[in-house]
Amino acid sequence: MLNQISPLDTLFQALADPTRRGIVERLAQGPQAVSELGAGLPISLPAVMQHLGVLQAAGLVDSRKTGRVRMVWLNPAALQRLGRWAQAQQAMWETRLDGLGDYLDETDAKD
Amino acid sequence: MLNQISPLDTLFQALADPTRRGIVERLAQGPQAVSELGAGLPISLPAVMQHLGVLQAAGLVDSRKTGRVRMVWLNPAALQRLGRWAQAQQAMWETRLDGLGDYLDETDAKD
DNA sequence: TATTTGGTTAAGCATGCGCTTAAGTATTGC
DNA sequence: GCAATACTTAAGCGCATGCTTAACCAAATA
Repeated sequence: MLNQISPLDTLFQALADPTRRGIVERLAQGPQAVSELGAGLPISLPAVMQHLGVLQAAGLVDSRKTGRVRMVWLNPAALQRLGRWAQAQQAMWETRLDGLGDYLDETDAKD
Repeated sequence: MLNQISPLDTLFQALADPTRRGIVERLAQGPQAVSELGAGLPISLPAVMQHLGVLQAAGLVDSRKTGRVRMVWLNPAALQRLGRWAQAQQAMWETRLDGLGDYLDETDAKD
């Protein structure tokens, strides 16, 4: 597949799943226990754990266990990296946009 | 999987693949023809086409065919949506950060 | 008109991923 | 101590995904 893993890679892959994105959105409201998190999802607890593992590997969440309860919370730094990447591509593109306008004017083939 | 497809969903899924992210980064420099794009990648042309299909479905790229050459370019609006989402989660989290500090102080179990 | 070039479609394969159930392991409460 | 609670680990299953090769088609070139 050509899959050399980069930090950004695990990040995007983690957020590609809607369930995991839902967990992130949930955690954006504040820390939650694993079971608390699972109670809001239509999947088994082991599945929740697996998702949390992916999110943690991507640096998107952190957790700490106290007694028998594991608390999970968001790590905003990862989201920042994501935003920065998107913005960088956008910025790069904006500086080249002029050429495209010319190209579009010269042509009219649709597809 | 719980996969109700949302616009954001196809977007993240498209960017989860490093080859596709590479294509996006390439296109951020300016429009390119399909074969031109493919020449820089260690995969077959059909594979490139498939990636472009995913990117287009996600709204990340647009293309137009002129003669027998298809030109492909970036659509920055999709990247903007991505950045906005990341920022929204971040912002939401920042407003709740205080609670976490308290929690961390009260505990010290590591894991 | 014949050939090359640039792209497209189709089929099939191998791997990865998300999910499940079943079976643990620590804490906590009675 | 015994049971309930809150995870955790392990194994396995089915579908999605990225890739390939083998045609095929249409535009440009000789």
